[in-house]
Amino acid sequence: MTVTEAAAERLIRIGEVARGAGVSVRAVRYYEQQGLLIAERSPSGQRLYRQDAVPLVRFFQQMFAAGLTSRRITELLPCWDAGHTDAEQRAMLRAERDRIRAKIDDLQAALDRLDEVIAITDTHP
Amino acid sequence: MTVTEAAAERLIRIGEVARGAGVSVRAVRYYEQQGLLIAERSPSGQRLYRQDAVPLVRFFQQMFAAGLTSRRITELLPCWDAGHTDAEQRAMLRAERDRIRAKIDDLQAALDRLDEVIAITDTHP
DNA sequence: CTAGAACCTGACGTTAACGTCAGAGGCAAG
DNA sequence: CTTGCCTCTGACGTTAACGTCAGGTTCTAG
Repeated sequence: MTVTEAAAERLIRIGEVARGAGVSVRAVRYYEQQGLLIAERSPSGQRLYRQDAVPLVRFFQQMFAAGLTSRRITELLPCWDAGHTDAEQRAMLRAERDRIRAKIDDLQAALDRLDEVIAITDTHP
Repeated sequence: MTVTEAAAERLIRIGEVARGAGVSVRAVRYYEQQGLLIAERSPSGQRLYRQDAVPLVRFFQQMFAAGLTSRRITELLPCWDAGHTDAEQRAMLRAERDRIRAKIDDLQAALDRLDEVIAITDTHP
């Protein structure tokens, strides 16, 4: 993408970001407050986003669903958009991965117990 | 187990339940407040539990980790200790199972994205 | 020009499973 | 009897990601 094209990129407002990502407008403002998402401002003060803000917000949702806090996501954002990582960030990445793995195992165990009960209650009407 | 043996079962106090299950004393009191765990009382008012309270509390923890609320657990408890279920309870069991499955999928997707980044940052020191 | 949709900045409310503190009793050992 | 640990009730505090409301400005279609 050239500089000319980047300068010509159509900017979108907060409502379009929210609808595109399937979240509330309030949530998008919250992400900015937490330092996750930076927006330009129109002369009248309205937030203006680049179009890649939509998949970015979707990514935030995915990380939230995985149990990462907004603070942790801000600390790990450089790993994505710059590719730059120091030792501390790599350690955090691995820690989060291990935590998610452990949580998957916990959920699987709970799922097995539920399936067990469901099987029993289905055969004993 | 005979009636005589049941009557002779050694009752334990709240601290032993908590230590045995790996939770805080406060948590055990909370479970009683939410109707999850019923305790006898000593003449002086101290809570007395049967020994199977320990695995029961562990079970609560597992369900909490799977995202069930204490309210939902109380609604589903009869499915375990009585084996009795009505249509509503069976529907709730399936709904929880489906929710947990969906969450496992979400976590797995997030895990894949993290592993991807970890692989990249490891090959680009 | 005007109505209505969309946007703005605060700021308080929500939820669940506990943590924590205060003040007061209870229980076994020496 | 007293020391020290355990237990009691009651009540306020915590956390994260928003929801919701108030009161005001801005954009846009007709």
